Amino acid sequence: MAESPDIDILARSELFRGVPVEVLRELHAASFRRKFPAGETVFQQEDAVTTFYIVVVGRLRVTQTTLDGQQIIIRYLGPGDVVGYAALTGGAAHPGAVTAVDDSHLIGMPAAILRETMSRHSRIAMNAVTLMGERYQDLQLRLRELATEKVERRIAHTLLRLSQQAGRRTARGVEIAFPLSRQDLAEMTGTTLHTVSRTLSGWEVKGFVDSGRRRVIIAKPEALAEVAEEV
Amino acid sequence: MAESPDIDILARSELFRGVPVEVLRELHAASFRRKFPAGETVFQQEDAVTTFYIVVVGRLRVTQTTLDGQQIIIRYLGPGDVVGYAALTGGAAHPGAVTAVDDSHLIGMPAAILRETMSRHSRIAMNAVTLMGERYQDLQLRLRELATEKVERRIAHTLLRLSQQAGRRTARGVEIAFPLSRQDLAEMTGTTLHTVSRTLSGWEVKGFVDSGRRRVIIAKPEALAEVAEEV
DNA sequence: CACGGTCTTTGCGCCAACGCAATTAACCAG
DNA sequence: CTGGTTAATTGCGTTGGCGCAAAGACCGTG
Repeated sequence: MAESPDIDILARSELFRGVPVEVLRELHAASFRRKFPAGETVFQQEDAVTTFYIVVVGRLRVTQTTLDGQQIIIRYLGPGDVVGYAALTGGAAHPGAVTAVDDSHLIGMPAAILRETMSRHSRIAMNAVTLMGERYQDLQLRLRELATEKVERRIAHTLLRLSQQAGRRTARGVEIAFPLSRQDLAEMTGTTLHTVSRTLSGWEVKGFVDSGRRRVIIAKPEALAEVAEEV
Repeated sequence: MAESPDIDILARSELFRGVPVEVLRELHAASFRRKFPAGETVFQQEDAVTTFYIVVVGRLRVTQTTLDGQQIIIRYLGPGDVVGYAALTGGAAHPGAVTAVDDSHLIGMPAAILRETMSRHSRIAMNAVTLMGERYQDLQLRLRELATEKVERRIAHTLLRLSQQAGRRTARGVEIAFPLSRQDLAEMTGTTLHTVSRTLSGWEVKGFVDSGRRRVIIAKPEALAEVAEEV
């Protein structure tokens, strides 16, 4: 109880849920804190996997870039999330880049120590399997959306999903609580910033959303849900 | 060595690699064999997770279907692959359906026993994490392709990938060793069977491929690779 | 070997979304 | 307050790929 606050944070993360305190203490002893101001990069695509992080506060973006510079956003990470899942799977290089989009605090530790601890305490490994399963399902869903839905619906789905994981109630509706540009939305939905801009403008007129520079407020979630689900 | 052949098969699968023989024997005791003729379904989407399988021989297709009947193919499974990863992650329902596309033999066992054994032997859990990580990366790649590439390149990439995992050298080129219709390719690449048909016809003329009813032979893999990579 | 079902091919018209370009708006630093 | 930078909007022409439809090829079966 009167434990270091970092141990509490670890204990509440999905990866370390249900893990005995003494094991957490052990991990904590090897860990450190690190701040990443908005815009700073945690690691680049193809970087060697040396360190593993858990988000304490803030928001980060995972991207993947092609040889010819095209970029897509794989997902956003928030408090409690694992940063650099390759450290879990034993991968040698990071398959994507991670950048802070808001000032963030992370708890870090050497990847080797995590792997070693995980192999001695199957509860961590079991949690890791569950966690990877959830992320896998997320991607399945997005793949299906991308393959079968038109742009407008994809944007609606994406906004609703973001509002689930980072929504903040305000007087004008649910606000996505981190900077989110048209370009970002385009990279999440497989379209261009132009099309996103046009779509949001359309919704703005209808009063569904209230958006500005790197900011989106969903005024009528129900209306957006209807766009997302209509046949 | 003079072990049951099924134990050998388990030992060679990615999930059970490096697991002590006595553990495999234990699992084997709870397992059974089952045949699925081509076309038969192993489980449906949303089915409760009760049984877990490893492919011995054959080929199966994992699909996901939307409410309005749109379908996409998530992946194909072959010898050594895990069928029903939800049994690993502890999921309650299968997120996709699995159907045999060729006559297949599977080794099955109760999901609960697998989970229990996995939690006692972290090597299995570690393997499961690695395995899920690989599948996750596959999806990341496909998501990126779908989001950034034109149809022709996506089809080329898909065929090349299929030839990696199920290619068979023949006099006329590398043949995809299981029935694969235009519709199937469309569901893998997020397009329509019409567009796939037109694309293959085009390649046929150029001599890149040699395709027929539910059959594709890649005559010039290098040419296809060029289509896939050209800027 | 003829029949019905399942795939595949191909023509044609159409439109959602892209790509380009130019303008306007918002933010920041000094 | 000003100048510079980054983000957003919007108009316009183009087009890749969809959707529909009809015909042809292939296959298993009785």
